[in-house]
Amino acid sequence: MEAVMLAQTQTKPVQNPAFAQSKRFVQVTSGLDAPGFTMTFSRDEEIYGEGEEAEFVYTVVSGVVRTHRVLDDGRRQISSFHFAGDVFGLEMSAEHLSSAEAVTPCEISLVKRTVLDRMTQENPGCARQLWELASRELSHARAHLMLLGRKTAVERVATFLIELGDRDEDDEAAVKIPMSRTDIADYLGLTIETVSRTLTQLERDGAIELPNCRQIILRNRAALDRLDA
Amino acid sequence: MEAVMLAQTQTKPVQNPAFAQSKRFVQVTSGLDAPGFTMTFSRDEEIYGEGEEAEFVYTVVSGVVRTHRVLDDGRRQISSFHFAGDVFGLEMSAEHLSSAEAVTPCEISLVKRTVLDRMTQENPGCARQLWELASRELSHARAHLMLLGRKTAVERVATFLIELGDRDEDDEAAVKIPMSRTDIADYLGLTIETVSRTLTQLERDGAIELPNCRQIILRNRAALDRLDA
DNA sequence: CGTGAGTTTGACCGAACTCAAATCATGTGG
DNA sequence: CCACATGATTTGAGTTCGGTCAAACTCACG
Repeated sequence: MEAVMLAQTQTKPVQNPAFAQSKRFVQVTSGLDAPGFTMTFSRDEEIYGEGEEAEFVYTVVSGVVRTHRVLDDGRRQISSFHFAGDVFGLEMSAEHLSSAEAVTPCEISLVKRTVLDRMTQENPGCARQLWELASRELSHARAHLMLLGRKTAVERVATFLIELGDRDEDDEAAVKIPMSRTDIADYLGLTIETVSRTLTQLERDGAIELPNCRQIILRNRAALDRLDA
Repeated sequence: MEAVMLAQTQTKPVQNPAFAQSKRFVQVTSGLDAPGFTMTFSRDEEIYGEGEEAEFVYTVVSGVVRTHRVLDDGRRQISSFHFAGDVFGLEMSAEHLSSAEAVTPCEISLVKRTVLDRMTQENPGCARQLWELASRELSHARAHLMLLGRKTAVERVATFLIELGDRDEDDEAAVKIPMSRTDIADYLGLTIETVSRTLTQLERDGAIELPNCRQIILRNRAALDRLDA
């Protein structure tokens, strides 16, 4: 779905001859429409670390990825979760400014930054697309700032559930929760206990239902929207 | 200082003939090296509002600007302060996703987005520069996420003071605080009372000195760095 | 001077955190 | 297929940091 959006915003299908030529040699084409290859990562495996050289740009083919930063004493803040089609790890700086790990087993497509750099020089639309990606992330980060700085625990959890629900492609009654309570807590700037308590509170209030801890039914979407503020 | 960095990252001084020609007609050239004009804003005046059409891109010539979002009930989160040389209001979307206001009286340079769009098509380096700007903002937002999600009040205030100190060009002993306590609070996700109390606590601890509320002397920079985590 | 906005300080409160125990889930070997 | 072990989640009890409400203070400006 994100991949579709990217394709739409792409000015033209990239007529770099080197690209067309290499197409048959690469294992896969990423959401970036650039030659690359794929890798698989198992649960909790590191994809790249903060401070490492930003050699590649990544696209989620399947699975879920988290990007985060940690303080010396272990406090962790997850800045975002990335789902199928999402691009991540795209940095302007030479080094990655956050770490990325697999939340679930996942398949990731990698594109060399040098390849991307060359493409941007030849195709102005490509540079624009990169700008668009950075922009989208910035927009998400801004929304997240409001959540972390000003929202209460219930509001944070409600916002999170709506966000997840919107991304869940197969819109069954139940939203699948791919990440642990710890991940949710570190994303929302709360503790696992508060996340858990808030979820059961929302269940008592009839807003959601918790068949098991990895599946949530949004029973009263309006109530959640009200909390989303 | 930010303007200098922009100039450095610029591939070439833009040889768009329309630009060279129009140069003498415009009142000023912004940090974006594009034809534009300047406007002045008085204290607390709105520069643009959330949801308004993003017709211009802005550069601070002098003064300080804040960008923020508000919830229906008035809770406000300031995402960043912009100082001389900083570009702001650069959106990918058709509308601004936050509001911008003058913290102090300021002089702002405006460039039409359509002009910028044309330039990016003709000059790949320009698109890259825009990407770089978005990237820089993203990087700041990420750091701010960690602050809002995981840091204590003292840590937030210490981080803020260091940030301000680093930006204050004339490095006198005293850091000038251009914004009100309310602005600081809404930037750090705290209340004005907590900001105030934390500052006096830091003073008692000998880390800083408060000659008056708009001027702070960093007496023990190491202690602040330790808190910056 | 007097006024009023902005800031500081104080007393109290409460939402979220901490520590700890109970419960649930998941995978493993018998 | 079940019993157990291990980790994840939930629940409980008590604490704390930062918020709220209110009063005092500062200072710039008329």
